[in-house]
Amino acid sequence: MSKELEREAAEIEEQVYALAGETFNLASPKQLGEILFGKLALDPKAKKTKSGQYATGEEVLSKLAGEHEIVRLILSHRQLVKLKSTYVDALPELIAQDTGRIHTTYNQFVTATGRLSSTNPNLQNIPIRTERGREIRKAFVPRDADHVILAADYSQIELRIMASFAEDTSMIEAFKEGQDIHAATAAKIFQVPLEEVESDMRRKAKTANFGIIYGISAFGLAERLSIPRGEAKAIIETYFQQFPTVKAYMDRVIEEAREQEFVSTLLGRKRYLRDINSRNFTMRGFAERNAINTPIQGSAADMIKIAMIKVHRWMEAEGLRSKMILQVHDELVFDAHKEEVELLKQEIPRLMEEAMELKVPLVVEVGTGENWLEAH
DNA sequence: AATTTCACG
DNA sequence: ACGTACGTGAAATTA
Repeated sequence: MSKELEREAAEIEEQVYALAGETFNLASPKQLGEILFGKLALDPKAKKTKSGQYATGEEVLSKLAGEHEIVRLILSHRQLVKLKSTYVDALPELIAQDTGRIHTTYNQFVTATGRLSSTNPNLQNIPIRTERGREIRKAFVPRDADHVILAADYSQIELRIMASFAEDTSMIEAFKEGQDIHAATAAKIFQVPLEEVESDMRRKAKTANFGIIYGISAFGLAERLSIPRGEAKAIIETYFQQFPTVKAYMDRVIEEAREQEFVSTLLGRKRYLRDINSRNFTMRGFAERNAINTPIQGSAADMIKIAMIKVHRWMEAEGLRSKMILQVHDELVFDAHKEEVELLKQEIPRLMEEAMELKVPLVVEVGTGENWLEAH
């Protein structure tokens, strides 16, 4: 794959230089910015970063993709180089001599919310979103032919936690009925029957749901959806009108944070928010979004940790040969002995679903395969 | 060492 | 008018 990516990247690089009319270091955002916004003048209103050079990140380039062929080429070059340098070339170097396997280190004391983080290598950001990326994920395979990869992941865990915290009856009802939560949200905010929800409405509702968890702003939603700010504002207003207890919950969390200068997760982890009463709008806004997001993200982290302990204790008690090998925030991955697969597929979802009791049902999806990609 | 970009949930 | 979605880590360039 390294050779293949190298060759493709080099080909694209040549095309970029031809279109630019000169060679430069394509890996240098600074030089690239000068070409795109200086020489080619692709955007008279090009934004600069805080260090004064032109911003050339993915969001900037995607908006320009229609303007000039060179932009599309740069984006695909970036993708290939990223996959090659961060994964394809780096991971084989990290195979331990004694085990012949890659071993990550999980950090328990890094994140502000209580999640784990993973380093050297980071195995919590293995590609999956693009076709080229998925090829990399296929390289993660079981120890031998007697094993398979088993992956179990919580479905919509953060939205369920929010619905439970907010005690929102209609959202809880949607989860109880096993509905497609983004479609159900779309029906509410666009005020149409569930059967009449179109894909574009669902897409907008999905983005709105994520936005809610992150502490939404009309500006942010408008950016993500490429719609006018007024339309985004209307979506948010209708959202809170349709889910009034969600709005009340958000207000309550921020109010509590102001009084205590911290927020807490379900199991009592605290995050101090010293800027929550700041007179500086930007700093206070940041703290308010943290106040909304941290209890949700952090409680999901609490939950999967409980699940990991329960699953590990159960596996130990049963004397199983299978091993829990990875945690990726809402997912557990196992190197599963084929003779134990049926038992694991029954018990792991149950143990994960019973890690905590919320006001919504918890759902865990489980799959197996010859590699990590197939197990999803 | 800081900055920029981009991979994931 | 401001300045804007949450949490991470790694690689390459720049200072």
